[in-house]
Amino acid sequence: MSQTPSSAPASRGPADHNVRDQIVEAAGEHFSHYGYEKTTVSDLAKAIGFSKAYIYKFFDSKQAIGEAICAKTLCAIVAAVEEAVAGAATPTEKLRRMFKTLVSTGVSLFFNDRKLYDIAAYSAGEGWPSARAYCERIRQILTEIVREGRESGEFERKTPLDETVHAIDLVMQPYVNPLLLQYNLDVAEEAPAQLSNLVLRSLAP
Amino acid sequence: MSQTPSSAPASRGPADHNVRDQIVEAAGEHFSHYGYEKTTVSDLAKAIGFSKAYIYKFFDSKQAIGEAICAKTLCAIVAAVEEAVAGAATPTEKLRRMFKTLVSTGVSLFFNDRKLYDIAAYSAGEGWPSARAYCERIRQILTEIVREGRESGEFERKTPLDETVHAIDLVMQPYVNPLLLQYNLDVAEEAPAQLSNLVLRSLAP
DNA sequence: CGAGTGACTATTATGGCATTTAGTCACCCC
DNA sequence: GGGGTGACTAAATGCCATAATAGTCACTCG
Repeated sequence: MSQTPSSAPASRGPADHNVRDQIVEAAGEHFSHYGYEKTTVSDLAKAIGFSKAYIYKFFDSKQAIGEAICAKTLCAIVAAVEEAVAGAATPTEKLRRMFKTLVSTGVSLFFNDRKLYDIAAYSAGEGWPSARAYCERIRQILTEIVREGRESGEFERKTPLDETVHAIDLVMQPYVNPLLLQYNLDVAEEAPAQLSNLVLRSLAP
Repeated sequence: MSQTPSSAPASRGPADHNVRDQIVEAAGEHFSHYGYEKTTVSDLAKAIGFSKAYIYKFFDSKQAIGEAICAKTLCAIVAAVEEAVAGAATPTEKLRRMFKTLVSTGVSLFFNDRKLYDIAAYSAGEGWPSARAYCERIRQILTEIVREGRESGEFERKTPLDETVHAIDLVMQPYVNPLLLQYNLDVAEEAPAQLSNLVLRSLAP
């Protein structure tokens, strides 16, 4: 609907700087408490004891700050998924845990940190780089699992890898993408198990 | 968000009556041209040459009229699907055509009759009976295909029928439900084929 | 020179008031 | 008596002036 920043990370000044971190921290708290819209850039400035103008030495726009927070939020989901996957023995189990953790973490974010969830959903809707990177990362994890399963002979190898991964990605998308997940909350409890089973059946050698 | 008519069709007076049909016809045209919100009940009354009050002898509310139009729209999709399925020889082919037709009809509605599409999406979001019935019907068609495939030995029979059908239904949902489909337009071209393949692999005996 | 800012503008949100609209009801009249 | 309606109300909606906000820039001061 509005301008789509195709890929620019939209940040300025030194990439690692004390003040930049302060801004991100303050933004994290304010966005989480009051939401993205109700937080003004002046609020953030006041919180860290600088002027609003100084914030713009570090970020291109308010949206850029939003993206930073969004990226942090989505990274937390990825981390949870990675941990769950790492703790599984077989590719089959990895896929199950991946799907389950993805959904439960997302749902939990929805109910426990709704304001941050809304930013993530908005970000997904607008195709912000943070959301794109997240989807891309999920897909990578999925690819790794499928590859491993193929190598160990647990999964079939006839279908081209790309095609397999892409199809599973399409199946997961409604639960990965925060914009879509919120419309699927009513089946979020059962979907991971049901769909994991279906996907695993399709992966049988 | 608002009141959810759990199952009442919300209509009054004689079920088949000339004037009722006139109302539905006028509503179809007006909603399609100007949209649901921009059409007033008085507009419809004027269009058929009666007073607004008389309309309420046939419909409980404006929403009830919306539901009638919505049901008509969704029935057209179902009809297209049924026709496509009927023209296929094998259950495999039926499933492919079902998915493909479902998506292409939905997408076509989105681009060619956006105003009616919006009503359908809203209806799905609010859980109107018309939308529920539509989803239920799609599920029935799917069940029939899977059952037939099992009987002919084309599909596996180990997994409980309900479970199989439910899982496939979950896969299709993002493309069946107008509320969700509009967020998946970017993959609507490829998804039916990719997902049909995945589902069929999962159905292999 | 570079960390930091007040003062400014163009755009966007807000809030309160006038208008519309959904829905009802008593009533008409063929 | 049943097909049909004008007049009415409460709630929703649109509208517009006003206030708030994102973002910039020339500037200061150490």
